[in-house]
Amino acid sequence: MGRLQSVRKGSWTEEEDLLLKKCIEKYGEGKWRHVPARAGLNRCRKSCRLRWLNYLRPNIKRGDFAVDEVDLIIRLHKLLGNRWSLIAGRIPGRTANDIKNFWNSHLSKKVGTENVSLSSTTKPMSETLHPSSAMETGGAEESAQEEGCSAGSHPMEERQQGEEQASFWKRLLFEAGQEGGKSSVSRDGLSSEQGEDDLFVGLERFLSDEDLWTMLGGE
DNA sequence: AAGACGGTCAACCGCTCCTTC
DNA sequence: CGAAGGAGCGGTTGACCGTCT
Repeated sequence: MGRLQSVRKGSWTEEEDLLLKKCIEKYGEGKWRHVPARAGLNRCRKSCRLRWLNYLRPNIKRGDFAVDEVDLIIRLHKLLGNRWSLIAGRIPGRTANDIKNFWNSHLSKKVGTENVSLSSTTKPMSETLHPSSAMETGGAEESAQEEGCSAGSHPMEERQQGEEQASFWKRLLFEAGQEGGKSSVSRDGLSSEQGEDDLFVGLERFLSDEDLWTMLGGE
């Protein structure tokens, strides 16, 4: 105790935003532990990170969600549950917090009334859920080359990660297909009846982000 | 015109997972 | 192999704004 440096809380001022922005521009994302000191901010690292991620980061889309974005969110939520960061990773320019807020204030009611099978969302807790959260959090769309991208980025490891990722999604989709039964995934020809091969094909498209929309049944 | 109520958004807190030593 | 520290995520809360009575 004793030397609690009374870290500032509450809303951010323009000045603080500017300091943080300059700091990130200079040192890059990551290493949040050092950011407050580097930026000369009297904020905790969490606060800095959140502010950057949700507000200051370039390419952040603000304002209303487009119809297709909403649809995508609903589908992804059906598939992933409350994994906001994963969902955000699939919607360029949107942050997990944004999506979460939007869901809680708009969609939860809407979807809740339209179909109540939301509770059956898959939650692969025990799985190694690291389909690189870093990547999912939007890093994929942007400069995923942030220095602190969990260090290990050797080609070999990447491949291995990719495989793990694949099995993760594979499983996820499989479970979703089974549990939900009527989930949009299975609707698009990826039903569990088709076997894992087909599933895998869909999965690869999912991972490559090419036709996610199609895969989710958006045509 | 004033007050009450509801909705939205930004930020904080605690927990869990991952990485490093 | 186990422990400690750091980073990230999801849930929750509080403040602000707009609408209705």
